[in-house]
Amino acid sequence: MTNPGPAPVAVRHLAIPPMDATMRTRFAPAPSGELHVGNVRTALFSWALARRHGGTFLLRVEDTDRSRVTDEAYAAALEILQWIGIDWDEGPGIGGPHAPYRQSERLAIYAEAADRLRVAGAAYPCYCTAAELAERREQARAANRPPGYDGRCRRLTADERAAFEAEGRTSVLRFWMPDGTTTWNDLVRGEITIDHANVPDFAITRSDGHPLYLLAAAVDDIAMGLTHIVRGEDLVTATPRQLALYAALGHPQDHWPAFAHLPLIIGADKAPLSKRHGEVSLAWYRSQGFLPEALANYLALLGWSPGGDREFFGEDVLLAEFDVRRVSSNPARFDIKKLEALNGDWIRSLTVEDLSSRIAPVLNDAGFTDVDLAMLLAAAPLIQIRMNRLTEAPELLHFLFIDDGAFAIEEAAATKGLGEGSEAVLRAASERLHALAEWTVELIEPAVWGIGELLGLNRKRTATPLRVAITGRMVSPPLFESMELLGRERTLRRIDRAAGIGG
RNA sequence: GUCCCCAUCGUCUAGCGGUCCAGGACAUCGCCCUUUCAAGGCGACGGCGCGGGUUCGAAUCCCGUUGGGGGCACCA
Repeated sequence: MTNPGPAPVAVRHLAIPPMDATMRTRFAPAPSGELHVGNVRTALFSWALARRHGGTFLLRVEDTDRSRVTDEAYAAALEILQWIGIDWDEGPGIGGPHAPYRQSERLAIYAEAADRLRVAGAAYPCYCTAAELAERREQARAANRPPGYDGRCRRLTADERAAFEAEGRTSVLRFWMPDGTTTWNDLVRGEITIDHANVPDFAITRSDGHPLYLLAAAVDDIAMGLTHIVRGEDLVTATPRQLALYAALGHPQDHWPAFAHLPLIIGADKAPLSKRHGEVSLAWYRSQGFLPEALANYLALLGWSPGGDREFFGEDVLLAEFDVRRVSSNPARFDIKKLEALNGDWIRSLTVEDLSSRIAPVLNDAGFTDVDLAMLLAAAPLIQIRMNRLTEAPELLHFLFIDDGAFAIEEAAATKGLGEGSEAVLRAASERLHALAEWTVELIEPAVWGIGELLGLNRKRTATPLRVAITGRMVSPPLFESMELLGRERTLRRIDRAAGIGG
C-alpha cells in the first residue's frame, strides 16, 4: 500500500495572538561561532517585545549540529547576551517548565516526533545520497528549474527500500510538503503568501537520526508555548514548512505563534554582513571599547525607531516603547561611524565614577597594571569628552600612568614641538613653577601664560613645548589640568629633562 | 533561473493622502569657541529610483519597471 501523500492545503494563518502578559517569545541561537550583530539585534527585539508587554522571554540553544557547535561558543553566547543586558525568564542557567533548553539535551523528544511523522505518512525515508542530490540540483539549475528536492523517494515500495538498504545506503527522514499555499500575517511585513510549488520536501532528520533545524524548532516552539516568533528574514521561506510541521504534529491552528521577520543587517556595499566588512561579532565590539548601552542603542536603531527625532535612548525607552509592527522591512546597513558617535554620546553621559570603573580594565589590558584609582577618577573628566571608545583612554592617559623611567618624548613631537625657542620656555617654566606656593591649576596657568608674555610668545607657542615635555605628545588632555594631576615633582622633572634635550 | 521580500539625503531614519518646495542623526565641508585634540554652537552640501495610474491633492494608495536582499542543504 503506497502512501497517497498529504491532502492539498490552503493554510491561512492570519490571527495574531494577544500582545499582553501571556506572550512568550524566544531567541534561539546556534552557537557555532561568536554571536554577530545581526543575531544580537534579533535577540534584542524579541526580548524587548516580551518585556514591553510583560510577557515571558526564553532562550533556547539550537545546538543539534554537533559538528558546528562548541561549548566555548555556547558559553560565549550566553555571556555576550548578558553583557548587552538581555536577560531571560526561561533557559540555560535558569531552567523553567520546559527544561532542558539546549536542544542537544532534547534529542529523544525530536526522535519521538520524527517517528510519529513517519508512521503517519507525513514524512518518508529518502535514500538519495548527498552526491546525487547535488548533481540533480546542478541539473535543475542548468535547466532553469527550481533546484529543490524532486520528491523522488516519496512512494518507495518496501522492496525498493530494502534494495537501497542492501546497497548500504542510509536514509534521512524527509517531510512531505503538501500541495497548496500558505498565507500568514507577518508582524513586520504584513500578509505573505507562498505557493508550495516553491517549497520542496525537506529533511527533518539526518541519516544518523539527528534532528534537523526545522523539526527541532517546530517541536520546541509547540512544546514551549511560543506565541510570537521574531527571527531573521532569511527564514521567511521556512515559514510554510514550519506551519506544515505544526499541522502534521497536531498543533491546533489557534495556538500557532505569529511570525515577525526582521530585515537583515548588511554591509556598506549592500552585501550580507560578513568579515569582509570588518568585524561582525559582538565580542569584538566589546573588545574595541564600545559600551553595551551604545551597542544596544545602535542595534535597536537598525530597523526600529521610537519615532520622531529620538536617537539617543536606553533600554528604558526600548522596553517601554518597542513595537514590532513599527520595524522597518528593508535591510539596514551597519555603519560603525554612527555607532562610534553614539558610543561617544554614551561615554559622555556616564558619571565619572562609572566611566572610571569602565576605563580601569582597559588601562590594565593596555599594560598599566597598577593604576591609582583616585588618580583615574581625577583624570576621567579630562578625557570623557575626548573619547568615542574606551580603548582610546590608554593613549590619552599614557603620560600620567607610565613609569617615569619609561617615559619618553615621541620623536615626531620632539621635532615639531621642541623647536627653536622652546628651551627658553622650558627653563623659565621650571623656575617659576618650582616657586609656586601651591600646585593647582589656578596658580599654574597664570604662571605659564606669564612666561609667554615675558618671552613675547603667543599661547600656542608657549604651551606646545610644555605639552610635549610633559606628555611626550603633540596632542594631550588640557595642559594645566594634566600638570596638576601629574604633580609638581614629575612635571618639573620632565620639563628639566626636555630643556636639556630641546632648544 | 524561480519564489518571497524591500525601495526617502552617501548611511540610519522621521513621515503613515493635504500642516513636506520632505525633518533629525552620522559622515563630509565651512565658520565660531580655543594652549593641542576633542566636545559644543552655528551653517552648508545632499534624498522621496523610474514610468504609469487613483485622487481636488501622493514621499504616502495601486500597477508596471529597474535596482537590491533573502530562500530553493543530511546549516541554522
